[in-house]
Amino acid sequence: MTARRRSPTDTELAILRVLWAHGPSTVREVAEEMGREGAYTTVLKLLQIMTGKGLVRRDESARTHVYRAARSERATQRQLVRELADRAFGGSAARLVMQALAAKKASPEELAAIRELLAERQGKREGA
Amino acid sequence: MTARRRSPTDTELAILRVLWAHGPSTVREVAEEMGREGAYTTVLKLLQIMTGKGLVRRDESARTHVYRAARSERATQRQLVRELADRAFGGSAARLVMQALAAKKASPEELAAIRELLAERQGKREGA
DNA sequence: ACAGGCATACGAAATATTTCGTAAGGTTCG
DNA sequence: CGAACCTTACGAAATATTTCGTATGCCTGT
Repeated sequence: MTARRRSPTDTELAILRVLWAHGPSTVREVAEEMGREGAYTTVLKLLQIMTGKGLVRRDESARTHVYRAARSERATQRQLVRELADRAFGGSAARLVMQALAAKKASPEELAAIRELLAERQGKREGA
Repeated sequence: MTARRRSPTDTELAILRVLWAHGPSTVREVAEEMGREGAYTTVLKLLQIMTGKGLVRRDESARTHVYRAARSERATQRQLVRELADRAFGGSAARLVMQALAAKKASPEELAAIRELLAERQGKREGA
């Protein structure tokens, strides 16, 4: 039995966000970007742990190591959504979507984009 | 300064799901429903902690206490969605929605319901 | 009354996550 | 070279979460 894949924790996700936004980065860059320059070794330790968990990859060819996210932002987002759907919406992404639409305002442009996406999906099914 | 409101943990959410589905319940009922009858005192302890956190309310009028969720399923779902949007989607519920639609299949009926909801929302804004 | 069953309370271990201090060693520059 | 500075590594404390054992007492049936 393989260990169940756990999603990144809050702090890990905060680090991944920096790596996704900035591309491969050193410990110092990540710490600065997070506004935690005083906690340098904390960020270092977290990156080491994340390397062990396979959440990030490390380039050790230079003395100052460079880290990058192991999985894409999109793939991670999908995993998080799936997990939330399972944990709190009986596995139904559709119900999650409806709560999401209720929970936060979206701009008309965003709503239009969503409707378009839906039209495509629904069209595919009906047309098949 | 008030402590930041933390969302329920995994286990707490599992208990809340039982309470939402079954209504006010005793420890034994919750434990049975979760298939953890052998872990009776674990469930009890969790419910006690959750009472302390304000996640559940306890009716102590009978010897066997009865617990119920303090917040509605819907309100909790909204909070979880908002949190996920903030943690992983730059605060954008719309982007979360799009990933959700990509992450799990929805039935044509569900898709139709979502489109209807969207039409309402968009209509409201445009019509105002 | 008393035995057995069942309930709550709660301390403490087990586990997971986050933070920090310190050690060890490389690099740069005067 | 040697001082100042930078890096990684890593142990261990601090915190949070989950699990379990045990103490204590109420209630029921005989």
